[in-house]
Amino acid sequence: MARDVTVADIAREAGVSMMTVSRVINHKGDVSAATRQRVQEIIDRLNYRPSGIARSLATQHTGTLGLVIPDISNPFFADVARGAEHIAYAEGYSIFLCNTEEDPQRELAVVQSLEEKRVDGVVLISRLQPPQIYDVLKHLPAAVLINQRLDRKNGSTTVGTVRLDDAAGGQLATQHLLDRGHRAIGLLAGPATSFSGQARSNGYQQALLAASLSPNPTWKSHCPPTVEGGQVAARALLLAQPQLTALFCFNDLVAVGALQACAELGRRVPEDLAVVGYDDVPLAALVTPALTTCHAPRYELGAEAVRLLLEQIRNDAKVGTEIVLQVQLVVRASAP
Amino acid sequence: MARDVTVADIAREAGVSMMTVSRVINHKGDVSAATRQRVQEIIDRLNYRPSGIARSLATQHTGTLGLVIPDISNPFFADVARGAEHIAYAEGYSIFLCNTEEDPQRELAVVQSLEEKRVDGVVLISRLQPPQIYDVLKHLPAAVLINQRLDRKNGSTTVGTVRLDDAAGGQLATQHLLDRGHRAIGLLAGPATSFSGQARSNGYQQALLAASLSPNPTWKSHCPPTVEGGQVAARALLLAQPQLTALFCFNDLVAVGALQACAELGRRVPEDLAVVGYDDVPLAALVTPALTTCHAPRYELGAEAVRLLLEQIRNDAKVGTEIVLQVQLVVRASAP
DNA sequence: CTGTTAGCGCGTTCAT
DNA sequence: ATGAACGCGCTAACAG
Repeated sequence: MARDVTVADIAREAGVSMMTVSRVINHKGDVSAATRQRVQEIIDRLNYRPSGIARSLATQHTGTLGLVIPDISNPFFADVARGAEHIAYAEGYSIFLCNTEEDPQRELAVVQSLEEKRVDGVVLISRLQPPQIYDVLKHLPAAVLINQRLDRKNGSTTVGTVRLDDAAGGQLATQHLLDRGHRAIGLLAGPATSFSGQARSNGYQQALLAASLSPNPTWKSHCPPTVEGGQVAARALLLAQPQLTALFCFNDLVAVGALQACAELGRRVPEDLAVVGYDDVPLAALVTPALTTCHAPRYELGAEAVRLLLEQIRNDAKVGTEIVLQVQLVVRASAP
Repeated sequence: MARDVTVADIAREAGVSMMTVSRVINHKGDVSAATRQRVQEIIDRLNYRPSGIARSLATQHTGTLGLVIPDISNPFFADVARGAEHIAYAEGYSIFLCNTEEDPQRELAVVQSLEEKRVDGVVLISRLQPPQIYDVLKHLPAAVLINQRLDRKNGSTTVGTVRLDDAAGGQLATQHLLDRGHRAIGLLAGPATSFSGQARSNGYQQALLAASLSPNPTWKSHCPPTVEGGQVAARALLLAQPQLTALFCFNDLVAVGALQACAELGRRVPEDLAVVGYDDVPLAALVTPALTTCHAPRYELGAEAVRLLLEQIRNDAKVGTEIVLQVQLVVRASAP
C-alpha cells in the first residue's frame, strides 16, 4: 500500500497551510471562495480521505457507537440493529456490531474492546446480572439499555432505557382471549430470568384478576424462547391440563412450537385451542394457521435507543430517561 | 467525563517510563517479572484501557473491518453477518456494520466512511454495477466480495470472492424434480439482475438439457425475491401454464409465495404441484407444507469471507482467490 | 481570512 | 532490562 495522502500533501500542493485545508474539509471557519475551490479540487484529484483516526485522537470523539446484542441472526435483534444503524447513519455515526452469543464472558470482552475503540456510546441488550451490569455501565461514556429494567436505588440512574410495555402486551393478549369466551388460558412464559417474560406474565395475571379469575399456577410453564422449546413445553402442558382452551405464548417462536404440538396431539387450532404469540416476526403471518400476536416495534426499539444515546453524547451527560414503546394486537387465524 | 487514564499516568504511578508500560500491555520485549507485576496491578487498579485510536495512529492499522450488506433484517444476510462477526472476533478484529438498504448511493457513502475510519479491509455484498464496483474496490486496502462474479479482464483480479455454487444448486433442485417424474417444471427466477439468479437458472437449464428436455421459455418468470413477489408471479405463471407440475423457486420466500398462490388457486402441494425453494432459511421448515429446498451455508459465507480478508491483510497483498461453497438439497414435504 | 504552535496517546527507533 | 526523543495525521487555540 502506497502511503495515504495527508493534509500536508494537500497543503503543499495548494500552497496553503494545513489549517486552511482542515477548514475546507470541515466547512468550519472562513475561507475565501477562491482558495476553498482550489483546495477542494486538489482533494478530489488526489482522492484524499481525511483520517478519522487522527481526527479522533485530536478531537477526543470518534463518531462511532457500539451495538451489543446476543445474536444478530435472531430476527428480533436484527430489526433492532436495523433501526439502530439507520438512525446512526443518518446522524453521521458508525456502528460496531458485537454478538455476545448469549455468553456473559463474551459480553464483558466485547464491551472492553469497545472501550478501547473509544466509542462515543453503547446500546446494549445485556445478559449480565445486576452486580456486573452496573460495573460495565459505570465505565461507559454513554449507554442505553434495551428491554431491561434498572434498579434505581442500587445502581446507576443515569443510564437511558428503551423497552416494550410488556405488561400491557400481556394484558392485551389475555384480554383478547377472555373476550372470545376463553376461561382456561395457559401460559408458556419463556425463560424465567427474562425481564420481558416476567412483565408479560404479570399482564396475563392482571387480565385474569380483572375478570375475577384467579391465575392457576399449574397452567403456567417456563420454556426456552425457541420453536423446539415451545413444542416440548406445549405438549407437556396440554397433556397435563387438557381442559385448556387457549394458550398465550412468550413469543412467536414458542407459539409456532405450540402449533406443532397441537398437530401432534390432534388438536385443531383455533377450534380446539386458540394460540396467541408475541413480537409479530415475519414468520407469524406465514405459518398455518397464521398467528394472532402482539406486534413489537423492533425497529423503533433500536432507533429510539440510538436517538436517546446521541442525546446523552451531545449533552455530554448521562440521562436516566426511560422510553416505553407500546405493542399492538394483531388478530389472525390462530385466535380469531 | 473525567480525562482518560493514559500510559503516562500508569508510568508515573509505577515510577517507570511509558515504554515499560507499553511493553507490559503488549507482552512485547523483556520486562522483569517484578516491574511487570507492579505495572499490571496499577493498570488494573486504575481500570486503564489503552486507546485503540492512538495505537492505530501509531501502528497504521486499526483492527477493524467493514461489513457492507443490503439489509441486516434479511435472514440470509443476518447469518452472513453472524459468521463474519464470529471469525473476526476470534481473530481480534471488530466489525463496522453498514446497511446499504439496496441503495447504490448509500453504498458509495458507507464505503467512503469506512475508508475514513481506516478499516483494514471490507467484506461486501454489493449492488453496484461493474464500472462503479471496480472503482470502489481499487481504493480499498483489502476487500472480499460475496456472491458476485468479477470480470477477470476488465477489472481487478486481486480481490477475493466467496460465493455459492448456484449453478450446481439449480441443477440439484431440478434433478430432484426430474427424478420424481416431473417433466413440466416452471422456474420463478428471481430478479433478472441477480448473479445468483442467473446461475440458478443456468443449473435448471442444464439439468433439463441433460434429461433431453428443452427448456420452455414461457415456463420461466422473473420476480422480486419476496413472498409477495413469489405469490404474484406464481399465480400468473400457474394460470398461464396450467400444465406445470412443479416449480423451482429463486429462494424460500418466493417459494412461500408460491405456496400461497397454490392455496388461492386450489392446487394442492405437493399432490398437484411440487415446490422447491432455495437457501433453507428457518422459515422453510416451519411453513405448511415444509419446503424442499437447497441449503445455503450462509454462516460459512460470512466466515470464509473474513478468513480470506484477513489473509489478504496479513500478507499485505490482495489476492484473487475465489472460494466456492456447495449447497445441499434438503427434502421436505413440498416436493418429497 | 490565514498561518503557527502545541498537543491528542501511543509505538518505534535508537541509546543506555 | 529500561528510557528519551520523535512521529503517526489532524485540530484547538491563538496569533497576525
